[in-house]
Amino acid sequence: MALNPQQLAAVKHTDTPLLVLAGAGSGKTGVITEKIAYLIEKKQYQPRSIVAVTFTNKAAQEMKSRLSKKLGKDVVRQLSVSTFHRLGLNILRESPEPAGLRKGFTILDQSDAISILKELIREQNCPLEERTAQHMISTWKSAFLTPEQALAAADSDQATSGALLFRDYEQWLRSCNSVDFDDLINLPVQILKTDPQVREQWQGRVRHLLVDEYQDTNVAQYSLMQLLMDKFGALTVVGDDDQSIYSWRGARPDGLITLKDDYPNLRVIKLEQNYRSSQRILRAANAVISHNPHLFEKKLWSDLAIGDELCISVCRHGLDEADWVAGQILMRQYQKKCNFSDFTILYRSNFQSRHFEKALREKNIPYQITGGSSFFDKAEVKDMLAYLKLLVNPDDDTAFIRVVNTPRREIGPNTMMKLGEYARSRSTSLFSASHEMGLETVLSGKPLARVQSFVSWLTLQGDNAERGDAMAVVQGVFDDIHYRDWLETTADTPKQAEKMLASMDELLEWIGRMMVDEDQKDRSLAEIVNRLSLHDMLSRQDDDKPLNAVNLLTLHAAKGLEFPHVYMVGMEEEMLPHKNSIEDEDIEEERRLCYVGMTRARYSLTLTRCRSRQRYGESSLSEPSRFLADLPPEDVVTIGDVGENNEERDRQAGTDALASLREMLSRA
DNA sequence: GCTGCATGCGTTTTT
DNA sequence: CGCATGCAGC
Repeated sequence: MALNPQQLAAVKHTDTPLLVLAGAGSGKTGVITEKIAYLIEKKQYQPRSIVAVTFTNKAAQEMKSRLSKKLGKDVVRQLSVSTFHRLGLNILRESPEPAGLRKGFTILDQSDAISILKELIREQNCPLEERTAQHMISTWKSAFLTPEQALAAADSDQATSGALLFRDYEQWLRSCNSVDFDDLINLPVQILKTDPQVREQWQGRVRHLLVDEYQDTNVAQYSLMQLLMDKFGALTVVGDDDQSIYSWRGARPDGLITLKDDYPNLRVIKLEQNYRSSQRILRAANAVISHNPHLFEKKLWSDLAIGDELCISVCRHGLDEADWVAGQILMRQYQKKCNFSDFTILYRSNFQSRHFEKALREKNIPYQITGGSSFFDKAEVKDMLAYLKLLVNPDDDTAFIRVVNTPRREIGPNTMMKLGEYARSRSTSLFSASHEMGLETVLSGKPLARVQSFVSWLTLQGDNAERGDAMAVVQGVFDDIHYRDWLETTADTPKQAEKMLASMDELLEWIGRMMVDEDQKDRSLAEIVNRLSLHDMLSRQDDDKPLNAVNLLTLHAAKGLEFPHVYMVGMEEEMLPHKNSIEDEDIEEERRLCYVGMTRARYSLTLTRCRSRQRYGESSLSEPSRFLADLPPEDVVTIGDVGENNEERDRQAGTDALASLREMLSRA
């Protein structure tokens, strides 16, 4: 890759802290990649002494894939390129004891945390909503507050209730040998602060730390970063305040400024040349973001071609929008003889993908959805994951409760209540409580026998899992409980049964693929369960042979990526900007989100909006997004905006699609 | 203890 | 509209 002077300076600045203020499309990922290569090849750094951190799995994968091309897979394997959470997990996994954890600890995802809170809220008769409580607790944890401190600082009834929940929640986690996502950052920070041995070990190892999308760092992640590079480490952080879109997760765009206070010798390099987007796209994006205040003055420019006008398509309703976009993609794919993977549909919220999936399926267009955890939300997937978690960590009460009676083992709420109370009185997990002789004081007869039979089965399977051939154990477990039969009987239509079985097979397939790691060695079941918990899977297909499919993803997930042709859909008030942001009068972040979306596009950018939209089944009118009004009129063509009908637009699209169809048939 | 139906509820974004 | 939870009936 040819580097411009600023990029080159950023690559060669290796010994002291460096902040790269990198505008969208200014080649920042390239700089990180080149810099890692430079450190290894020119500066003789050991690959394992370089740690690169990203915020999403997708970004980490992307970076690894680019490094592989540059340095080869053997080198990349030794590098540490991961999300902050994965890095924290690695620290915890090497030294769980100082954090009060044991080997095989469980990672709870958000929905696990919610169900624990739901249970605690019921127990405590607490007036809070689970989601509110979770957000409170997460905020406290990210600020390193203990439940006691939170309670002491509580200045309202709500905060007091929350702090009491927090106390029990933490107790629950510890007694289940479990951590939540916040703990994956917080506990490593605590360990590094308090355990000299672990600190020495990590600080001795890290010689250069690179943080991508630095503007998304929160206080806890920043602490982790500081601790890791405290001794010998040099630091490269790359960020853009205009692309800060995670403030809801505690990210502080002003972290770009406070960095100067913590590192007085910080060098700042700006990257202002955009190598990605056409002039028009860049101009339009700049026009949108110019309404925001800026921390740093920077003017992004490009010497690429002027490019086509941006297209705004006005549709009647959601189905029409999806249909039109799918039709356009089909048409343009044939006209331009390009790949389906050159097209990307971006939206604010995951649920918006539905209509587009349907429209693409109907037209037989291959597509690929990134993120949108719907797969992991499915009951059958959660159940299976709970079984696997239990094999690795039988003290995981959340998983225990989930599957103890799935499939039916005739262990009902009554039995579980008694078992739960007993376990709590002995401050132990449900699993180990089931082994205690004293349990016979609260349970007897058939209920007792059923519980004991379940835990001894679990013990047996867990022992098998530890001994190896994890795949055989996984298969064995689901065969043993006749999980396929259970899914079939529990589904209310044959069609649904089919879907559930398909999910089951998909998960098994994933697990099979994850069984073997990059070194062709067997991964432990624990490692696989961790990865599944972090939704960190290997990419479905080889890097060498990318899937030729239209990309569907949220604006958040698109950050850091680029695509030839982009469709930003649902450009309406209450969608983008989102309803809640309008209510909270916090539009700036939504504007940045819009900016991020627009700057993903290389050659063409199409924005769509609907006149009306089905919300909760009701149809209601939609207003155009305020961001559309900021686009320079000379760079935009609007279609379908004539009165109440789109006949002209559809006629045009229809004839074009027909021409494409003819061509397709003539080739066949 | 389980199944079926009705009602009521809700949708940001990610690890 | 689609899902989850809750209640009534078996």
